[in-house]
Amino acid sequence: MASTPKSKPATAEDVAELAGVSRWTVNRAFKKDASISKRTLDRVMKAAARLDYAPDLLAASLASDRSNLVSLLIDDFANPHKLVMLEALTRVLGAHGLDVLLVNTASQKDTQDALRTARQRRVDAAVLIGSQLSDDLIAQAKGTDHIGKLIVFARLSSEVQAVSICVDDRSAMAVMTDHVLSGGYSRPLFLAGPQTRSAHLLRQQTFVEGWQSATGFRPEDHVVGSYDPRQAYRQVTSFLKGCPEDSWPDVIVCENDALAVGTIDALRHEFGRNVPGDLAVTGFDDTPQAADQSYQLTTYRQPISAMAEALAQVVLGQRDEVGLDRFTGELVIRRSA
Amino acid sequence: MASTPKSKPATAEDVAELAGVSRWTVNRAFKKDASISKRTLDRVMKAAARLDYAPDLLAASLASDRSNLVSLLIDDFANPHKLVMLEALTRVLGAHGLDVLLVNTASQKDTQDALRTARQRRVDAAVLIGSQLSDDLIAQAKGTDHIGKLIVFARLSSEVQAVSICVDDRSAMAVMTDHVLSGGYSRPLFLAGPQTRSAHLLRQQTFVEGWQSATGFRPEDHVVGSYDPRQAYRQVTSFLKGCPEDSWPDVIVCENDALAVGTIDALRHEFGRNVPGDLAVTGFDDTPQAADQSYQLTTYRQPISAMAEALAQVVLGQRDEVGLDRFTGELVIRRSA
DNA sequence: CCGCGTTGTGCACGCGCGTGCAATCAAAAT
DNA sequence: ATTTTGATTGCACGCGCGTGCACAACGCGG
Repeated sequence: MASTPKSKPATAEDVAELAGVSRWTVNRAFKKDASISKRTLDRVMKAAARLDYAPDLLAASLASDRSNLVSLLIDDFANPHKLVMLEALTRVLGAHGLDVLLVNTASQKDTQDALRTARQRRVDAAVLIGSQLSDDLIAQAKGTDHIGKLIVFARLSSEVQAVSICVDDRSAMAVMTDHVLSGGYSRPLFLAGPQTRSAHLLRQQTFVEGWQSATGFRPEDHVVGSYDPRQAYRQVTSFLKGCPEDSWPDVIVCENDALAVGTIDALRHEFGRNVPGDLAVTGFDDTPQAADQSYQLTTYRQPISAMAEALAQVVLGQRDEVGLDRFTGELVIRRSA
Repeated sequence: MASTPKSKPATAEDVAELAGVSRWTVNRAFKKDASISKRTLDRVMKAAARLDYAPDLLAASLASDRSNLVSLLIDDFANPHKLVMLEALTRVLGAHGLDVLLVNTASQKDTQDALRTARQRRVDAAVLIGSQLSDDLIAQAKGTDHIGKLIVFARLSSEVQAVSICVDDRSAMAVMTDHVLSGGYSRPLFLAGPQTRSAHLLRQQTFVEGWQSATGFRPEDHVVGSYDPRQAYRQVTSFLKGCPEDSWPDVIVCENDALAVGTIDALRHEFGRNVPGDLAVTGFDDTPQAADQSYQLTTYRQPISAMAEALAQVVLGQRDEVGLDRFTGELVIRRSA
């Protein structure tokens, strides 16, 4: 109310009049595949510039059934890795002309609400990046709603109805297992995240079975309720307090860096142990923090940008919607293990 | 293409027919202030449920000029505090029925592009949370575009044309200065972030002037190029390497936690110093990490949720768009200073 | 039983642009 | 010079819903 008069934005109609062409020619001038003569295109663009015109994406979406909008559903803001993903996703999708709708599905009563909103906004795709997703939910979502595409990102879903873009947990964890095995440890502990009913258990399963088949011993495991370094800190602390000294692990393989960072902090500050001096720890994701001098975490780097790129292609329909797209990252060996 | 036939979503028209009323009555049933008899409302809702109908927000926005969309422009994903902000903003805005468009303005050629897109999507407001914003840019944006509202969040802008929701840096840093003064330090260093032309210098200025007027000495300062712990680590390292041992600071007051965390790491791992044993360090923001045992950072907590709430109210027009809304947080005293 | 104030309900018109095809025009072919 | 072809341009119709107002239905007291 306090600022300039602010005339209404110009419409294609206005530009058309100024340029002496029809409205449709104006709109066509703004599509890249347009079939327009250079001369009129110039004239239109000049007029558009004068009126500060830009096509209305709402109207365009309404008319065309393509919104160039992707909604991202996240329920886990405690894991710092999410920020890395958000950066990559907004950057890559943005480069492809896709805008991102960010929805916090932790506070939303229900992920269902978020999906409904997504549908109401006619998003081209809904991307699930949460950690609390059950396959039930995904199946239900896919069945109930009329969302263009349902994609599970950075997480495997056994639900065939949804596309899933993620690393190949099995091969990744196999590499990690080999590395840990070659470290000469004898009492591993696998630290897992929230146990949803999904195939996210693959990392755990791969490690446990790999270790068992190599050594004959089945590693122990422990579960942490969320991918939150601070919660990992607390739960690891109380778990280890309940362990007799002589049955302590000598290497803790964590499902991801969030858990690993919390674990290392707990080992240091609650038990005075050194990593890797007393215990080794491994992570997964290669969060920026993992490279810090304080952690120097041996971890597995997911090719987030490439995965985001694949996501963009799926959304744009340039890539087959195979049910599953598995990526291979690389083991990053640092000092922690 | 692989899934269910997926009939087109139902429209208000369909529901109207099924319920035996007019289309307008149906749409009215979905507005909360509607003037509808309980009986028909029930009938409409029942029909809507059967058809799995939900109002189309695109069409609604197009017709009403209100999109209930807010776009967030961020150019700085290295600062972990951004994740905290994103969580709060999506949660609070979502609770008010506002959806969030997240735009990465670092990769976008230009923040201008993002603002244009925002206009094209008819967002109700564009919120700037970047760190590279110059006031020029803000002014230019406000002048050029027809964006509903332009709001600078968690950052002061001297640009009167934009609303700014942030903490009162002056009073906050005054409290911090008092705390540091009472610690008995004698050689403070202020570590500042990117020097945009904006009023973000307030923290630095407040500390420097406060210290000077209390002790007669003017503290030194040093600038870090971005709010990235890792960059802070590097720059602090090279800065201190160039300092003669006897002129080292005994307390480093950082503009925010991102810088403080990097600083502490550098002190420990590059110079083998203890914090707070050898040097004290303070931050600003109270990032989750600040509470970790590894840092125990004395910092200043911004009331992010309250600020997000204020933002929602401004967007919804329930609060005057005063040019400036200053919040007061609280000093969080931990071990680092 | 009538008039009047409340609700409730229906409707014409418009929001700005996309789709598909018909009309037009320029340039190349005969 | 006339035809043919391909590149341009124009247009009717629709996308699904909001606004503002006119009209119908309901309740009340006199």
